[in-house]
Amino acid sequence: MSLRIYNTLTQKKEDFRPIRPKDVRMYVCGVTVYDRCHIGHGRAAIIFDVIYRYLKYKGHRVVYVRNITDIDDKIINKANEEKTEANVIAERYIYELHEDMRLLDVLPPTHEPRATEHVSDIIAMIQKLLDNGYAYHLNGKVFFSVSKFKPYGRLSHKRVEELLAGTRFEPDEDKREVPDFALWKPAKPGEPSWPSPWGQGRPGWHIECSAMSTRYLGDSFDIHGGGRDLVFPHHENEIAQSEAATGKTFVQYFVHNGFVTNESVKMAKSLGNIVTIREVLEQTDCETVRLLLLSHHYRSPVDFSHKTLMESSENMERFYLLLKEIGTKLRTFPGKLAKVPDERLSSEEKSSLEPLLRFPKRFEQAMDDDFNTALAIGYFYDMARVLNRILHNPGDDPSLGPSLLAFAKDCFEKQGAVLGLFQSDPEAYLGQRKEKSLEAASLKEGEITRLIEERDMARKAKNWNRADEIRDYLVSHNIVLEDGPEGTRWRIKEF
RNA sequence: GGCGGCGUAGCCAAGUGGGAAGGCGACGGUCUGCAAAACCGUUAUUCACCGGUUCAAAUCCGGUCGCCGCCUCCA
Repeated sequence: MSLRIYNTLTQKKEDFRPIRPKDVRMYVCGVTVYDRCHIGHGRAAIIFDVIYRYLKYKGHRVVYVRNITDIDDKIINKANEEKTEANVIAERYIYELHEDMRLLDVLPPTHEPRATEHVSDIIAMIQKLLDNGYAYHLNGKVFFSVSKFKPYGRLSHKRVEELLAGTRFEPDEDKREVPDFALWKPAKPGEPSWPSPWGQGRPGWHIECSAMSTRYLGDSFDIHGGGRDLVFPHHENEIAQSEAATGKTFVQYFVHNGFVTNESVKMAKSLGNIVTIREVLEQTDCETVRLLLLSHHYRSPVDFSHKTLMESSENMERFYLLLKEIGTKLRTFPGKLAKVPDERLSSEEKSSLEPLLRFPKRFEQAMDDDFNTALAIGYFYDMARVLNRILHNPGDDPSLGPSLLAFAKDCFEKQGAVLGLFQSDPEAYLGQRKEKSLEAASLKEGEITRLIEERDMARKAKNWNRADEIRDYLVSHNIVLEDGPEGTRWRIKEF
């Protein structure tokens, strides 16, 4: 079974064939560190994190590079505003970025290069482009000459003639043609700068990714990713720079993720409609965020709202209530659990257990089809329903139930790990939720347990009026009671 | 204006040639003192609209309408 990936270059799903069959090399454009990351950045990070995890799950060795842009106009502007140095701003937000990634359980990439650490690579590549005749130098500036690179527009499917006629490009009297873009720009006084054959200056935005991807992954590699908004001009320009410098095919597969929207409008700092990762994680937990984002196909937009977040949150809680119950059940079976006895199952049992027994296969089929995490998550729900049925209807064969539960637990652990879901200890997860929501609740835990005890007394005395009065009072404080065989449990309805 | 995407139930959402996944909600049932949770069942004769290709279309082609993105920094 082979993986298929939608390739922006061809606008089709293609079989994935890495250049070196077992090794996959992937480069993803990270963030410019001038402010806190918002949930849109989080989505991109999570999607490529899942792609990284799945490629490893499939048995590939993966070298994953995600860069940090730590020198840029926006960083310099912010430094000027705060009357400090650009590197102070960059360091601060690199720290925040790492904190965000850790909180979202995004694995660290193999390499996380920074533009400022690769200025010599950048200068070498610019020199090569000048030598090859694809770039020109004027007044301390170096530009890439778009019309020299014939395949320009291959990724974004734009025509160079139309771009030449366009007006929406950064104006610069030293450019020969409007779509030409800066490889090197001279520094203004007081700005961070590096010496170069063209004077003191700093790199243009696009060249850092060409230089760093080549440095870590070679002239040609397999996957290049980023948000849709990077298709043009950023990735188009990277192709031009890299291929003009090396003469080789730059990248096999370009993968682009869709946006997070707010009221159906792209979330962007310039539009002032962002929600930061940190703000979201104050309200909810990492796995809820991952569940919400991964319940949509990575190329489609996701509307981020309180409602969708709460829905995911409740689903996450239900999954963990199930996992907790599975854990409890399995602890009462201390012996070694046999494998699921396939041959002992009737065809009727097989078909009703199919969502469980065939889960790993289904999961892989979904993920192989262009990382269809939404479908894969649907299969988790199907499996959960079967498990709840087993737990509440043990059936005749006493050894069958536990071996099925053990099998399911493995699935939640192993396939869940690909999505970064179901990785917490159920008791700890549910406990944390309770703690978090208690902070927002208007009652203290002691008060709640005291009321539950009082209600129990009332129930034993068959004083249903008093019992219901207490329950209604708790519901009005967002606390739901569940009377079970082991007594009364409580949980927070919504937070 | 150019390029690209989307329009599937009350809401969210997967599905790109031959059975309309899944979640939320709603309704009925089992369980319960009553609930909650869980389970069972019902909830799209039809996929924005119109036309075409095909034995067969949500899916392919053409057109119309609506929404969004990129074309300037952007995940």
